[in-house]
Amino acid sequence: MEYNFGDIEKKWQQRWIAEGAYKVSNDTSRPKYYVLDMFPYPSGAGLHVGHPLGYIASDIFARYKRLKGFNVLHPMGYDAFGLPAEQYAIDHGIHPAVSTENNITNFRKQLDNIAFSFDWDRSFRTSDPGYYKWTQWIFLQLFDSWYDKRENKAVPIEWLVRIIEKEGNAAHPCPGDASLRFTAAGWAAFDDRRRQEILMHYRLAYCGYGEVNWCEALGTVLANDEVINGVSERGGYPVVKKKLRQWYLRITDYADRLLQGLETVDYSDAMKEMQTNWIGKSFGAEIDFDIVGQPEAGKLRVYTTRPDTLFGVDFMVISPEHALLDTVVTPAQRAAMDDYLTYVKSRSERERMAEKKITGCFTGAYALHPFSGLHIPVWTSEYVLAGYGTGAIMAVPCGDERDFKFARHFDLPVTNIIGDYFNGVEANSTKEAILQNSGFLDGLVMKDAILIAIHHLEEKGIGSRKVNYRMRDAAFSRQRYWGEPFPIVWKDGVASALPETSLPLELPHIEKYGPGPEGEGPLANVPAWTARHLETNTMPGYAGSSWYFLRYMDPHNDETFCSRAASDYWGQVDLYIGGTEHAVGHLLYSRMWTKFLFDRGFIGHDEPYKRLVNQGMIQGSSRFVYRLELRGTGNIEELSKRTPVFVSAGLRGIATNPQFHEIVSLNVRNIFNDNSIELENIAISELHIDVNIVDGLELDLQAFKSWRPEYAYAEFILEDGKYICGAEVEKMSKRLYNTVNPDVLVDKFGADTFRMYEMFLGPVEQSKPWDTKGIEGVHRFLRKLWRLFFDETRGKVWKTDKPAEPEWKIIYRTIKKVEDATERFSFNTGVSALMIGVNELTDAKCHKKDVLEKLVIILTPYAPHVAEELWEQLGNNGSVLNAAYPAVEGQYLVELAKNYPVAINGKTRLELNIALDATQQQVEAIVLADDTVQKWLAGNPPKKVIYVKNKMINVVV
RNA sequence: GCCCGGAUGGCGGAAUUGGUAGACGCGCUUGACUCAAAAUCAAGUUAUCGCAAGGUAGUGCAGGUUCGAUUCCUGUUCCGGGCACCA
Repeated sequence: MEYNFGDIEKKWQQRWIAEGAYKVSNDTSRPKYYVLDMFPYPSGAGLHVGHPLGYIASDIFARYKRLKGFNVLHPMGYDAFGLPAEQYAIDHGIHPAVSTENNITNFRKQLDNIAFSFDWDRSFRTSDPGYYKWTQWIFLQLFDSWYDKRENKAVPIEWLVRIIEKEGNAAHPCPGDASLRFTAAGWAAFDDRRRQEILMHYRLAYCGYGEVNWCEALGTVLANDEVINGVSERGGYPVVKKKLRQWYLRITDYADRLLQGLETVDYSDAMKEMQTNWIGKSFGAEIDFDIVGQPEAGKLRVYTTRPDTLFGVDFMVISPEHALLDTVVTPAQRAAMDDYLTYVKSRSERERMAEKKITGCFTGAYALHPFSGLHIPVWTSEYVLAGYGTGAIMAVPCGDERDFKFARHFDLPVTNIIGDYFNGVEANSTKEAILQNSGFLDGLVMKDAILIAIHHLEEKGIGSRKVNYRMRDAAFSRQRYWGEPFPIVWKDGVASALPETSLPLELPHIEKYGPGPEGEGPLANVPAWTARHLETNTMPGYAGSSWYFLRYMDPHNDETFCSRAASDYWGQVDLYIGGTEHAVGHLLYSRMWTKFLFDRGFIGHDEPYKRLVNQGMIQGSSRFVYRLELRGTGNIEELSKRTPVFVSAGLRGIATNPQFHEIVSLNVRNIFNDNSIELENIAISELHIDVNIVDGLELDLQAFKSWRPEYAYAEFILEDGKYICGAEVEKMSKRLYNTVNPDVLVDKFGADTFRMYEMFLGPVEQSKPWDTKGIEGVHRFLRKLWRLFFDETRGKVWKTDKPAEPEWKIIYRTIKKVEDATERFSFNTGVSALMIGVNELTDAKCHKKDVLEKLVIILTPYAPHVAEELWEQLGNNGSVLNAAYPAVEGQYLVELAKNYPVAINGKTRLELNIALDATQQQVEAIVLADDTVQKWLAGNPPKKVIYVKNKMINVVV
């Protein structure tokens, strides 16, 4: 009886489905465990071997937890809204719903092939109206909420209305417009439209004006990455900045809590670091400067993290978009300024980032230094960003590299306030210098001067302490079709929520995907839509993925997005697995939504993921062939077009190498059967070829000839009778012909082998190139395991005899190692431990049921099919999926003695078997009595004998 | 430029708290079985000197701490990833 993985896997996959083996109930009497994968966007390319890596790891852990007695939630769904499907629709005229459906069917087939323990009854797509009904509902809750900074949580907007009706907004400054101040009487005097406008500035989901890239020729808005050097990527048409109405999420209100929350979760340091950097919290001060001779202009407010450098200010820089710019620019500078602003507008974001030119223009105005009284020139430059801080800075060229370069470029004087720390050729951002030329700060160390400077500013009423964040509010609308419609109606410029009872607001079917007349989304072209004055933007891709982990808990609920009972039971995702590419996008948004839903009392926890594991990327290992570009006598050039000649990697030398020339000439004459051929200038071109027609590095010549018609008559110059390909590690991509389809491997070796091999490749978190070569070793292991139960000639070989002590020892040692490895997420060593166990049982000729049964259970998470089959063959009723993980019986792991490594001066020289309970004296006596030790001592007494129990012995000579 | 990872045989990797470096697997070599091949089994496989016993070197590089360092510290090189005018 052979290990026939094909039949076994088919049989059990069918039976598991028939028996609903992976169905999960909200059985609150059992301890829960929630294992989640980042759900995929169903792209048209299908899965390659890199995709299932994380899924296999999470599946192993989910199955392991199940055997350990947990009620395990391990769901899967699809992040089905998104741009690629719409782009595909524009190019191919296939509706996104149709292509998405096809892609999902394909994904599902590929996933089923690998036999994941997903409960498909809980599955959904973000594009299902039954799902996005609740995405829209949560959006409405965001729209209906504001962030009360005093309570430090989101609360209903009605509460704000009640407060400001009574006391105005003095206690709750407006997050969207800090200058907005009004009393209760003021509020009462506003008309409804003005009130709604003000409330919009408070809402957590709000509508405002933002700049987008508008391409007139294409009649569409473009994303930043679709604009290259100020022109459209497609067609090279000019792109201009245009202000458009956009929806935003006020994620900045959660900035601090998103930072603090990181301390309570188990993410990698790298991940925490990325999120921390993205949030970019910085501490500093805002300082107001008067404009000399222009009291009507008001104050110029700057943000700085270094108020200690206040006396080193040599000029001010405001962003080209700054509101004050137009007011302060002097008539003499007007023309120059207009030219400069035209130039700035012509530069796209991308261009600005790509080439950092030093540009700027003097406004003609001067700011008054509040302490020194000096007049400081006010400039504008694109290096100061409108969106950060106040959009204006005080430039301290001796301490800031950018300011210094700017000063150099425009020949502005540089004041040195840091003495020897400044060398005159580059800025020094030290905080250690003792301040000079700094008025009342003279003699202070800079880092101590920061607080003193702020204190003086506050005393004078011209500045205050200020915390800033790099993170901006998240743009939440897209001028696209394939996304969730906003449940918002516009009337006289006022947005209001659709009633909950009208949800879901379904996406209408359309045939054309072009933008609306004003650059709105395609929905603006649907008369039935615009007649109702519905919002024409749709939500971005991350809307549906910001809360999907909650829906799995209660996927069929029509009354609410997820019942409180379900979310209280399942709680946080215990283990979340996915790639690092979502580090700041999805992860931050879903953390914010969770905190929001917690604030509003819809769920009981405020961090979605307890533990996050990032699987590494599987890189492609590309293969190359080397084609000769033949020139020479006769019509060799023509001949080699029909009959391309390829040279094996080891032979390809520098074309000028005489030996190489000789070998090639010889071969070419042979190939074309013409001894008169003389070659010149042999050039070589390197070509990517399909990795699937290469075995390791050896090219399958027949497969290559039939790969492409133009290679049908290819000829090869071989080394050792083989054609060896070149290899390089690159990104796995269809374009580079280095993708490997899991289906092919599953077909050839079975899903169990494939699962174990992916894990055996190395640590889950680590990126590594794919190499199919070692998969046979894992397959061999499963066959070897099979032979513990069945023999090809004798059939069944397993017996019901009672195992002997050494056999128990092997299995319990194995159980311990596999369990530890699985707990540590070290699946590669888990596979290794299973291999060692099988090797040892084979060597011990152990075929005893009591031992093998335990082996089968611990194998189940890794290779479920073969485990289930053997479980049944051993005569068990019921599925191994529901077996209990065997407990380690400690008495079998206790050893009485150990082979101690004995080192002389730290270098291991011999091994001695010594009882584990030996004392220092006993050990010394045994060690010193040994001949080898005596040899090394050479008659001298040892300086010291170090004895670490159960570890080693070291003799210092 | 800044921040974060990483570097171990021909290859993927192991070594959980400072305690036998190279587990497990691939590949390779030799042998058994076979007409032959595949499969399987057995032995070997860090380098180097040696018939062997055994010696010497060895975890990117240079130092340090320690009885003892892949592991800790300092410096440095290379590779991967993230951020990038954030005042």
